[in-house]
Amino acid sequence: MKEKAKKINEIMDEAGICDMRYGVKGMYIWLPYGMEIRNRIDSMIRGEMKRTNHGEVNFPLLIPENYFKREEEHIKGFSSQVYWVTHGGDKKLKRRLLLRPTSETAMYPSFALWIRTHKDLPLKTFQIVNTYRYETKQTRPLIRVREIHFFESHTAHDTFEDSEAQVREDMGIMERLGKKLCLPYLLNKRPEWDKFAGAYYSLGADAYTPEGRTLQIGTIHNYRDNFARAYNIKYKDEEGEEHYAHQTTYGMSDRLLGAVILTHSDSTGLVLPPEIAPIKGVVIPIIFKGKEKKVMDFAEKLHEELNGKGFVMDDREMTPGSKYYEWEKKGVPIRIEVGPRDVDENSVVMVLRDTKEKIKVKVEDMSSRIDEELDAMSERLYKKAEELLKSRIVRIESLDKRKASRKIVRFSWCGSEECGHTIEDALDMSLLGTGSERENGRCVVCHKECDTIAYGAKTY
RNA sequence: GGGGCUGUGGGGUAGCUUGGCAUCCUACGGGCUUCGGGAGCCCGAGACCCCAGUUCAAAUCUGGGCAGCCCCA
Repeated sequence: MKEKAKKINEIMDEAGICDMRYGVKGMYIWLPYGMEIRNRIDSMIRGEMKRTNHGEVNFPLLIPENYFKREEEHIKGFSSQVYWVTHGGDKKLKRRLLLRPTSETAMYPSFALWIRTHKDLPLKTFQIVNTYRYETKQTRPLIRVREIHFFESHTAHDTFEDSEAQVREDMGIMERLGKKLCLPYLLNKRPEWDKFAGAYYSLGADAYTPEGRTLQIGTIHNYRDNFARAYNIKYKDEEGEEHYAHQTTYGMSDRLLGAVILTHSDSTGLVLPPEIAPIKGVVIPIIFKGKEKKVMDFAEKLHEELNGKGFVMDDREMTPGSKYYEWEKKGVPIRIEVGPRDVDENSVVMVLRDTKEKIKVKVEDMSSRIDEELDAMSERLYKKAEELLKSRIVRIESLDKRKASRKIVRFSWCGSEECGHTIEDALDMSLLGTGSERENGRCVVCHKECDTIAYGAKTY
């Protein structure tokens, strides 16, 4: 019988990522190991932001009601999930404050002050902060939470063209991050009814998890001048004429890690892409009575050599086997075993987390071999996930629910909202949106000729 | 929005119908023997979500609160 797949909660618990026992729905405690992983992901993102000339900012958590209520669509989309601060001590506040569900409405009044002329553009900012949404649906750690560890970049541009260039840059960043996290995804233009509240259009990056659902791991929005009009963000061009700015945003959250866990974990537990593994490897001495010193000295020497590579030594008094399980649950990519036999042969046994392959390596080759194997593992994880994703995409010509089960369906769609909802209802799925490719065909519902390809799947 | 279920050592559970010393596994502390895939033996510590009610007696019954889970729209 196949080993039962572990639930994400169990994996996170055993790996030491989060403690789920905090008494508020949708809010979780981050433990040291989990924080290290999260910080690594944040650093990767910061690196990308720096590379692309975004400036890091930090806006207050509280937003006054009047800031929030300026863009009509945006309010409609978010007001039902806003946490309100209504009191200061015992006193009721004259002006209510809300916890940011996202930061457009906190930031854009300032954008209006900062942006005066075309020379102030493009303005490229980002922040990594916690945001709050009163989620009424079922919450799950990392996937659907009420306290969201959120990356959001906000940019402003002089022309729509330039904002489109920004969207392309964001797409490039998403791609690089996907590679490092070993997460392939589909990029879909969300249907009208599912775009971000206030956006002109929204792109969603959807990863696919082995359970047969997609998980949105990133969103890129072009707002055109929708928010600029509401927040009066204007600049003077070279002729001294005033125009509204064009804006974009790009958002990601701990769902990145959620997708990593769902995608790569196995029956033993977590498997971390080397890039975000806080510990790249562990040295485990295998002690036999009478040979303790011999093995320990050898192991110490190896550890010294590997310390700079992010390796730790586990010299606790436990049997080797139980150590193996423990580190495997934490997703550590490489294990180096050293026993008396290895000492005699001046070699080590290297074990890879994802394949569990055991490789005998001469000590002098160890260091370079580790670098190679970490790279190879990263590539393997990505490939494996990519193959799974591709294998689950099925082209459908009719609304056959059986064919769609646990799959990502691909089909021609005329783009009408009516046909879209018909598809969603018939297949019991969400329409993820339309891909960038063009293909002649007929809408699966109304059979009108069209060249747009849409994707649908069950989502988290 | 509507309906249902559950709260027992750190984690997972038995017990609840029919009220009477709270079960087992795991993790934890100490000791000895061990160590190439979850070691063994001995000793030890640790729990009935909260508040009220019924009762000689409440994990068990009743009411309320808090928290968590599931299903449907």
